[in-house]
Amino acid sequence: GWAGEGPGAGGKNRRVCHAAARLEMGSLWEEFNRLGTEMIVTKAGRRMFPTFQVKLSGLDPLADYVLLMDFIPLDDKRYRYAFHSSSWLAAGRAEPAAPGRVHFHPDSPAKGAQWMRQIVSFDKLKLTNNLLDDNGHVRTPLWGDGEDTMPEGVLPSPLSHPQIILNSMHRYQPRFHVVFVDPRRDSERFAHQNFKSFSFPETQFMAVTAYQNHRITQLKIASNPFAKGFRDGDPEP
Amino acid sequence: GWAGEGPGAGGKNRRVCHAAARLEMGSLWEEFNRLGTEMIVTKAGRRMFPTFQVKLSGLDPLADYVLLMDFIPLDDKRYRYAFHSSSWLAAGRAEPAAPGRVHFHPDSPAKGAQWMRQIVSFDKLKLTNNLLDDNGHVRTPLWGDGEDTMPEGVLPSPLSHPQIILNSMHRYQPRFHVVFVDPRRDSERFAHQNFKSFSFPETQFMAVTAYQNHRITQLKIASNPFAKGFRDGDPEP
DNA sequence: CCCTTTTCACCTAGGTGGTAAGAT
DNA sequence: ATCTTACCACCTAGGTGAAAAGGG
Repeated sequence: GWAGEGPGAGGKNRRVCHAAARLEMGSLWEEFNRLGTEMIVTKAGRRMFPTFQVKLSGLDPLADYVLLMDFIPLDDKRYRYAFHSSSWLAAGRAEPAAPGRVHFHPDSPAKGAQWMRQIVSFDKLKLTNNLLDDNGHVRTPLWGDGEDTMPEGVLPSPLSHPQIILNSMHRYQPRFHVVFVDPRRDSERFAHQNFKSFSFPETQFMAVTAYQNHRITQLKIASNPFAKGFRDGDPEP
Repeated sequence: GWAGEGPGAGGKNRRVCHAAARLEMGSLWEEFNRLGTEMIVTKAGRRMFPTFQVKLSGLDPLADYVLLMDFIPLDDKRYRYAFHSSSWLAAGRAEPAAPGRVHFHPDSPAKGAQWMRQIVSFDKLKLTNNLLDDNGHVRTPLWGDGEDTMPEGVLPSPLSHPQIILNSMHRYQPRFHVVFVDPRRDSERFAHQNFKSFSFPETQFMAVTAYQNHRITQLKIASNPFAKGFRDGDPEP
């Protein structure tokens, strides 16, 4: 699918206002989404599968950009899985939100030309339920959802890539952000104009510590190469 | 050992003039150097062992730096190994030098604080004797199982961190360079002031396609974890 | 003869879900 | 009951030198 873009482009810097992002592996994401995607969270951190990957266009080839992701609660509910009906049921209000974090793409910062040359893959991003994470922590400011503020410390590019902390049995929407690295001295004052955000609804998921829906398990085994050991026959190579 | 510094520091930018680099694993390097270090070069590219690693100090924590390496012929000779005397003999003049290349550290550019925080390791650097370094045919990574190919260009551009081309049976001196990323518009005109170079004599080596000195082979097997399969007993951990 | 290339068994390193035990 | 953790076999991915084969 094509970019579900963030808040209105009004007043955006020209270096980001034409930026576009196409989600890769869209048909796989949709196959999972139809069943209700689940993502494992562990203490040590677990990769997402499918991996969040985008193809970028509309960047200034010569300008510097930082790419990052964060994860937004889709509602304030806690869920449980009803095995008898094979469906998710709301089960009370959400637990206190985990400390918001962002994950910078490890290649950040880089030129627009470099980002657009190839598919950008967030395959090193890991999800955890461990609140005590010694990695550098960068607070997620609630920019984008109505608010037009930039996270502090984005421009200095902390170059830390902490794990993302989520609550199990809660639903999340991954978000992807393109941030123009403004060389102006006073760039903080233009920060709200220098980024553009993308949300792909087909990438939303339920965080779990163990898979609940057996059809999700089977689709993971069938499509994730690292789970090949659990495949039975081979219907199609 | 401490930094063998490059040409005189006269006229260097203050962002690099105090930079210092300490070679890590110095005793291992010296142990190899006493025997006459050999490094394998292959068509596909081979890592160095020991890995070139340095601890940096004296950088401006808030300034941006690029770190890179290159390899300088130590003389204009070609060598051959005399097994009867277990020694290297000069055997004519050097072959035409391979196209000079540099290897940028993959984390470049980054702040001085980031570089100084931990040991900088060039463990992704690879040596090759292949003049047609078409690193372009990149194997598909995950979910490239069988025919299910990933769109090309998912991996980092091979052009940004090319393999180092060397002539087998020739001697080389690795060099390490710290380059201050000058934000000034006219920065090209100050380029000669904005870097500082380091050469550690104990890291010089002979490029080979197969080990010649059997004691070098044994020391590689004893000290490189990836060669553990060739170890016999275990005298000392 | 000297050197290079290819293939291979054997490693390191780390990503999977299954399973059983543990926690609440 | 429901959810979490620890450990495991089984994978992917790729870094070793040995040995045999190839090339001048």
